Amino acid sequence: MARPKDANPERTRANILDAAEEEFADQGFHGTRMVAIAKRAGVTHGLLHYYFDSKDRLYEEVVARLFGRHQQLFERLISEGNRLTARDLVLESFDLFWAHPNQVRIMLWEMASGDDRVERSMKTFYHTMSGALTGLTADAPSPPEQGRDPRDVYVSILGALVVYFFRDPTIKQLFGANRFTDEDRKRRRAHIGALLDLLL
Amino acid sequence: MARPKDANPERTRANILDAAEEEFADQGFHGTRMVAIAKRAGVTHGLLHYYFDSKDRLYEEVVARLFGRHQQLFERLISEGNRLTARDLVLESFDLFWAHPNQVRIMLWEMASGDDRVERSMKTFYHTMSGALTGLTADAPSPPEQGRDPRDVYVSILGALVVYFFRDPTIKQLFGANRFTDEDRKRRRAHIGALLDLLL
DNA sequence: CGCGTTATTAACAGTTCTGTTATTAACACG
DNA sequence: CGTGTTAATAACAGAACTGTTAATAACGCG
Repeated sequence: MARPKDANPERTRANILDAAEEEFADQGFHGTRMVAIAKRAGVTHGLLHYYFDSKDRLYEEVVARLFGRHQQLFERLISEGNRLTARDLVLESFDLFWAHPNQVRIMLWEMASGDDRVERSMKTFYHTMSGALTGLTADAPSPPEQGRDPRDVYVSILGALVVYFFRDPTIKQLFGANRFTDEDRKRRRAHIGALLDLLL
Repeated sequence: MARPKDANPERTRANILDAAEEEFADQGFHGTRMVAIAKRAGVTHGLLHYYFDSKDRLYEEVVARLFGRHQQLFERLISEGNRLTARDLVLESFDLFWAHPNQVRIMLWEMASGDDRVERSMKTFYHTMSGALTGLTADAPSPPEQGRDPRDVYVSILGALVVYFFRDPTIKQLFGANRFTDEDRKRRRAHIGALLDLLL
């Protein structure tokens, strides 16, 4: 077998990216094996190097695709004219995370490691996030009351946003087999909304 | 060089465990190299296999030591007679995390991966956590108001507990170079306390 | 139709890691 | 003193993983 009849490079490329995204989200950068990606994409691992040079570059492209989506969202929200509130930013980000949980899961790996392998790809994302952060800070009363430092508020909200996507045994146990139904989405979203009411 | 004059196996063993803990917390299981641990501990990597059989077993011992501390804390809290409230559990856990941030960081890697490499070691920990969880659930009003499902409350509090230890660029940026001074501890602890007041 | 190009494979090369073994210096104890 | 044990090293063996290359089947096009 060499070039098959129904060759479709666009499709193959996308298949590889999808497979890679899944594996990286599951196992982290060092935990994923190129052959595992190839197997999942239904190709041999040589092809991964044909399309994407190295493991590092493949990872970068996966991350760029995920964070690109997030950046587009931010741009859309801003271009809609009305001032971007911290509340909008948080809830819209939640929706995007829900639609693309692999992004959160890859973020979790990055946050655990703290190295800047992908800081370039994430830079724009972090930039927007920080921008909105300023808004968040501005919304808070000053001087901060006991236990209401806006930076702490930010950290806790970030936690509320991402921890639900953790693969944690206690969380699994609490919510049962599948915690990603549409009903779950509504409930969790409402909870984050309530938390924002309490904290902002 | 072979056996040095001041040979002290207990000490060497502890040094290796310390070095391993640090490396695993930093790089995750797949990211750490045995030679890196050896170098940090000031020995050759052959010795790691002399004391601990394999990388997996070394990891297990690191995890066991960390979670053993947490279990001891829980036992102490329970044996003190008074009913273990969710509030105590959370704040005491926070103090322990602060004292041993590597535990949180290793937990973060495990939560990201979701595989059960160490589920055995963590089982007792998770068991106690779930026990207290019941208490937390009992404290909540029923039927739950909008956005106050006790399971969601648990997830958000877990987030507030652990996310501060993330190596996240936005968090770094907010708090500056070192966010682990004693003053920081007090402030963050007060914030978590305030959050508990709001949510429980 | 012939020829260059593209998508793909299979096999291989090189590197990097884990784990093993032979060797050795100090110690313990008869 | 001498012999067995222990703590440590250095060098090596083997496995696992990434990346490369030669071959090749289909396609596009003059």
